[in-house]
Amino acid sequence: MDTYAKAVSQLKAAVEAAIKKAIAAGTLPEAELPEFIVEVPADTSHGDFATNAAMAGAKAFRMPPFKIAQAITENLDLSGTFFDRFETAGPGFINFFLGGDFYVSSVRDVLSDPEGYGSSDFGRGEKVMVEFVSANPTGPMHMGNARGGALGDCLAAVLEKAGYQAYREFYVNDAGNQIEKFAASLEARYLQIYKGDEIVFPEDGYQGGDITDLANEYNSEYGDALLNVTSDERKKALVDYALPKNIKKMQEDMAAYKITYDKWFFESELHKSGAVKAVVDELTAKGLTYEQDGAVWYKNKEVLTNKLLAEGKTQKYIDNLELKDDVLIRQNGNPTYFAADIAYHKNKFDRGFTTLIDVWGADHHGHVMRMKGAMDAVGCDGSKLTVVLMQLVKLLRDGKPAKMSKRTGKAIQLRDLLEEVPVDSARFLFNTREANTQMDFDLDVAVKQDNQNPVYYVQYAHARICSIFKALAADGITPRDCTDAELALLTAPEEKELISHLALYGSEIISAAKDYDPTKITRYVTRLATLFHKFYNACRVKGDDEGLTQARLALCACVRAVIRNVLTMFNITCPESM
RNA sequence: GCGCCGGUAGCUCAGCUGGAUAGAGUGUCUGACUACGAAUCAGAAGGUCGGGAGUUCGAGUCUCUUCCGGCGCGCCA
Repeated sequence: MDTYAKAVSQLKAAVEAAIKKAIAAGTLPEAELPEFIVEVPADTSHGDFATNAAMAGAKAFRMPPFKIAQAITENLDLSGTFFDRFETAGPGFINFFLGGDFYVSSVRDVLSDPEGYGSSDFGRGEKVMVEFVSANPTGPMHMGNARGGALGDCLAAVLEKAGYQAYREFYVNDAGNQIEKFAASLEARYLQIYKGDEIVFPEDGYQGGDITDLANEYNSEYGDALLNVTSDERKKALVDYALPKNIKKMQEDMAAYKITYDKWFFESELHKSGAVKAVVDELTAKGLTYEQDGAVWYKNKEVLTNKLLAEGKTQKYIDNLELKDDVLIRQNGNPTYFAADIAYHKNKFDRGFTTLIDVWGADHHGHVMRMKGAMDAVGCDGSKLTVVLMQLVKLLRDGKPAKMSKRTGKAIQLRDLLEEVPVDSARFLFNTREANTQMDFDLDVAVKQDNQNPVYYVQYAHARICSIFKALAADGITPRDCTDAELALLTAPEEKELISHLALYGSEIISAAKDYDPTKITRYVTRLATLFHKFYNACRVKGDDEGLTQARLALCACVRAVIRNVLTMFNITCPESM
């Protein structure tokens, strides 16, 4: 347990003990102990920590909050805690003020294990699968994939730090309908080389120029070899040629984006192994399918209605959803994406993952509920599947929406982004906005190497600290271990605020892991950089008091360690000079 | 039509299970380097938290209603 967590539990225990004493003494009536929180107040002039216990107990004790606060504080004993003072304020808050030990102890937390700092066993080693990007291999990756990549990769990193065993996976849709469309599109482009407009491009085909490029590449390598074979042979040859190329490109792009997957999982494996057929059979055996118009349907409406009724939803609410059943096996005998996806998610559970996280574009949100229902239907626990939905990214250039790449004149792809914007910048900036909000991504800011770009602001703080160590070393001042008495000299407001924020790191990681929200951590580290810069301007490290100088060097070392800790976790470089 | 997400300072966004005088960055204006990196800091200005009603000691946060923006309701994925 780190110092911050200790402080919180000390206060909880002290307040609970005080309430019990007050009840025993008769100043509070017999009642259940209220649920209350201990937190760092938004405005720290109110105290370093605060509790709402008195207000939270107002109903249970049937007394005005300030009277309860009085009864609590009369019985409050802070001996043996980090706190040396309290006061009641406002409608009934009890505010607590820290003694110096908290700060010394917090600094020691960081110094004793700089790389492990912030890690916890909150997740108890649970196996969590984070599936993200999973772009279709039929074409290049887009901006949504860029955001999903940064969010998913950093989410997995946060989960690891919080004590989960996180596993990163990319699901490659190398089978099914979209591959058929891919094949038909390639075939048309190939034949057009020889027959021109005589060949009609399929209406639902992929229009992108990359398809034409692939057909041309095949042609320049193999010429007219596919001109006089059956359509099936031609399509197969073209897909066998083009698909691996596209997948390789995706893998290169992800590598350039500094994302390393534990596994690239191929949908085709699920078809080959019979897993897709198996889940359809399982659902059929459970009476959850029927045949109609030559297709096999899944009783989504029935499954979800029962599920929602069990959750206490009203029939009217359910009727309004206009739930529909879904096709699993098409009339033509091919399974749908949905059928394969059920098999895929069941496969994840079968591999021992107890929590599944999918990062999806918000346009797939309609798929979430039925997927969870289907998991329940095949004997898995749908509530263990969480889908993180992310809204669209709007690219801005010169303050105006940018749709086209300057270089290619076509829609901006992930590859274009990475050519234009440093990877550090992209990874950081995509993690500054919560997944579930529409996001403006300003290309001008992302390229800027100045204070407008938050990643440089944070990196600068790190470089500045490195520079301090170099400058002082040149003057013969080298860091050494500090005594507690020396660390206790860090009492300036800027120093205390900085240390308090360092102390929050572990709880921030846990909070980010709980919410599946890595963007909390970029905000945390940006704030840390701000507090460091404030400290830097207010307190000179090098001074006449050797002990204080050493204590401040120790504090600098802590800040440097935590910045490094975060940036390393997020795979962002951490330069010593810029 | 129904559903999901959002609407907070000129702009981009925080605001944790309801809590104290609604915050930060950026932009604008004014200041601070003969001292560890001015890629920094200090200060000022900037708000009917989209509108309305309700729940209670207390609402940006919960409920209802309404307006605006994004998305979804396929034998697409």
